[in-house]
Amino acid sequence: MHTLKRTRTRDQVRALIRQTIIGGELAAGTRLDEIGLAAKLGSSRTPVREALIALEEEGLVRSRPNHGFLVAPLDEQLVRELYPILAALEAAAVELGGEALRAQVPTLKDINARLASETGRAKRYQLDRGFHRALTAPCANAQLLRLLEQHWNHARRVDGGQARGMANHEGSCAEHAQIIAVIEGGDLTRAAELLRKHWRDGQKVVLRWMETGK
Amino acid sequence: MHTLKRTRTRDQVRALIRQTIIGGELAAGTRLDEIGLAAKLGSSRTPVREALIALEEEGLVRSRPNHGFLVAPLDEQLVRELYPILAALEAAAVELGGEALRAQVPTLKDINARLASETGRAKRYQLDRGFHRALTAPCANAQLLRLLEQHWNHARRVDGGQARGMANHEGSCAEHAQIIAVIEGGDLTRAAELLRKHWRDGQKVVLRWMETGK
DNA sequence: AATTTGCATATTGTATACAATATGCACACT
DNA sequence: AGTGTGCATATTGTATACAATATGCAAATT
Repeated sequence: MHTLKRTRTRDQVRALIRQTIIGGELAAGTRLDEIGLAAKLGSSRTPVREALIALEEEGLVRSRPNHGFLVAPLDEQLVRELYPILAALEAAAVELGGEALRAQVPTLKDINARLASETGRAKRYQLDRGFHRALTAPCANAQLLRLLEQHWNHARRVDGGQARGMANHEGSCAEHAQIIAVIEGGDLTRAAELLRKHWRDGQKVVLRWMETGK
Repeated sequence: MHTLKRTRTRDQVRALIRQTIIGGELAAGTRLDEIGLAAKLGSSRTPVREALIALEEEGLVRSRPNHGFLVAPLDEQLVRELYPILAALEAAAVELGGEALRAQVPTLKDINARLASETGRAKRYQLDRGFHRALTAPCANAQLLRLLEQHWNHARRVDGGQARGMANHEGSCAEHAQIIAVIEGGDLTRAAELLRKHWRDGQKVVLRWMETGK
């Protein structure tokens, strides 16, 4: 019996490119040259191409026939479309959380406390994502959680760890605290409502930042 | 200037396999042999393989390293996970529809009337899908609509045009009518709520059908 | 000078070749 | 007979080859 699962280079390449795009090292619109990537990664074109096809479905990459791949653009339309989706999915996850979500309250409080006192950009982002993971994990809907991870990635690209984490830090933490309190009280419907508002606020911050630069 | 966009065989292969799976011609769990498919479709393995990779992201196909692809299984867990996602996404689309959704009321009434008097299985399915398309199109969120199309496809696989279309036809149409009335009245929040219930009911019908066979 | 045309180059799309792994059956063994 | 082993075959994973298309620059034309 082999518990050691073999790993496809296509999957490794995919994870690598994904992280590079999400991390912002590859700017939106950058051309993704198969030959160049293959050379840089020490593989042939095939796994690179396959990874790019998967990443396109994930929304991080786009392609035009005979023109190849490029990093998916980040424009206002994406922001307008993305946040309502996140709001809907995460609100649903919270409502499905049930009693298991109430059990998360201590964890949520802990994460939010650390987030409130954190000043580093990257750390804040990690804690914020941890908060939302803790909020949604109890729903036990693997498909939903997968969609959420994907869309959190898009959100991360959009605000680059800047807007939500820095521009409205206290406000965001306050909203988190409010959500926690409502969950503790057992009103998941209300918690979902507040969460939708949380994402609407996040969208506002990002849009303002995109338009005015601050 | 060329308005004629070239078509990749990978995209054609993908669309073909997708339809075959959704239509139920390829049963869940069926092995998808690259060489066999390529031969049947008159291409080489490469476009087939690329199509399968994309379809895996779409959720219609699964793969295990060194074991190849198979049609994604249909089990109770999928049903339990899928319907809440559909409910959340579609409810969000309705709430985002705004005034444009009210303008759809005549169309919705027309579709629902035809659906109510239709007896054919396939026709019913098409009309039902048209109803939900008309309900969500006004939201003008391309990403959201894309997700909805994908998940409607999964739902189609799950009930095979059987459960929702046949087992609870009058009930379903009545719920549609109720939703239309509430939209006409302008209360989109309530409409979204009813729609979530509509999908919960749909889930119940499918689960009962899966367990008891009727 | 600006624009267009044509060619050389580069890149994508598909097919095939090769390597690594899995599958299945025949045979040996208990 | 049942179980396990080993080899032949088949299939996946990756690399490369070839064909079709796009790109970019230089020269010619207005």
